[in-house]
Amino acid sequence: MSDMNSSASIPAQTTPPRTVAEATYVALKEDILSGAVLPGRSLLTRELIERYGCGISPIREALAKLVAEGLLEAASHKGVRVPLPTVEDLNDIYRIRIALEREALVLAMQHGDDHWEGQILSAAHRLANAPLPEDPHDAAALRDWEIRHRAFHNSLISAAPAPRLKRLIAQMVDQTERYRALRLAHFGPKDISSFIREHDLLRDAIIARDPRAPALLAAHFESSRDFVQKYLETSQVESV
Amino acid sequence: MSDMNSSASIPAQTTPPRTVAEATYVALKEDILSGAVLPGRSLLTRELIERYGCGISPIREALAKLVAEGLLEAASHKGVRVPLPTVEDLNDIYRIRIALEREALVLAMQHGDDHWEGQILSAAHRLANAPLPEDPHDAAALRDWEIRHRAFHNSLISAAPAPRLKRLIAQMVDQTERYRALRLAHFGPKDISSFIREHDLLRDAIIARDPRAPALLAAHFESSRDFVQKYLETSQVESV
DNA sequence: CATTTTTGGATTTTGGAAAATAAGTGGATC
DNA sequence: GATCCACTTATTTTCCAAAATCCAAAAATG
Repeated sequence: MSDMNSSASIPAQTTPPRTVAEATYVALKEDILSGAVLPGRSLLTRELIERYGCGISPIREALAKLVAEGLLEAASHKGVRVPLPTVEDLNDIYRIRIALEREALVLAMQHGDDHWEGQILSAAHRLANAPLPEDPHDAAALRDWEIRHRAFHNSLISAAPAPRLKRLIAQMVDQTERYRALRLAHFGPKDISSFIREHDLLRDAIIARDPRAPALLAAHFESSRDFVQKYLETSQVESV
Repeated sequence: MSDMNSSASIPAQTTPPRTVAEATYVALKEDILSGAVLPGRSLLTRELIERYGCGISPIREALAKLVAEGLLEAASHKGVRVPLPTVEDLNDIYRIRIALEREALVLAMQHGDDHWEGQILSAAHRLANAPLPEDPHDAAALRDWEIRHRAFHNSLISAAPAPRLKRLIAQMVDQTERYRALRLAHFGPKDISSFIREHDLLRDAIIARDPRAPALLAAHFESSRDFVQKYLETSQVESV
């Protein structure tokens, strides 16, 4: 009982959790992605029970799922913890994401109809209308932009008839989210305009079925990766 | 207590399970891949407890892990089941596997040293020395060949410094294993010689750092996929 | 003094019983 | 005869306490 939807509620349009384990999974995942639980620190079962107001079983189930997704790492009899962000891990994750999204985009461009094109145009419009604010500390505005950014990228591959591929991509998007704070904190006006230009090119190339679109998408992710990498190398580990 | 290693014990060279949940996970996974638990039929907790001789908690943990990996599908409050094999699913899985393995091979060819090349030559030799027997019903021989085949493909990408990528590939290999029976049952002499030729070409191209090697690997998987697809379309669902 | 063994407490892991949900059954009503 | 509802049964999900395991510090040994 008590507040199940304490910190989550970001996509909000998904189906409501039907079990305590599901609700715990969603809440815990959001806490990991938002940085509420620190990397490196091991999660104590006792504290988790208290924090999410449920018994051991749902906690255990949620943890098992997150470990399988790679958002947590587990050592036998030694609990679980959020993996520390490293340059190697960042590259590993982006490499997977790029390979999969490129594949999905090719598929979507083959199968997408005008309804799909409409979704892309709509998402692109909504993204353009919520530009990143001047103040990089306006958390609410940054969060809103992130949601629209995610919706835009999601629309690009939505027409791909490949449920497993899309599920895997969603997992990789979650993984890159772990570096969200690092990315948003250093966004400057130049980066914004550069991103906007890339998004526009991408949108037009995809709708025109330009065969260079997949390469454009890959380049877009690579520049995003490089941006994070630059600040990850300097700041390095900030917690324990 | 009782027989923990009832049906599993195939790779055998991995670290021994340190908890009951791990052992159950390994055993259940092997039973899924070998077809001992039929697709479409839902797994009853009660039977699982009896079959694997443990309590509810380890069973639940193993199931959660397998669901997250995509080897089982779950509906809330309605149990879990092995997904039915379909052409769409086969294509979805192979598409992912091809994209990821190609990426891994590129990496391995960049980073691999002569030790890596030695591993490939060794695995290729062991594969060539265990040709598929004439009799397609010799289960032991087929199984042995499968293990060596898997070891060969594993050696190709072993030099890639990308743990997450390799873990994901391992998952996709498991997924394709679900169609193992279908594949092995229809192997004929022509298919064998064709496969041997492809393996040889692949081995040589990779060690020579031929930039066409990744495309060769992709083509190899595509022909493997097409082979399974041909018989999947005709036989369709064999169980319930 | 360095090294190993023991011990105590903290934590994870496990089994079983209770609660919650879904599915099935039979009978009454229209 | 078909439809709906209360009731029973089957199954999943959850809580909780006992067992197994790990870690670190104290004690013992060489």
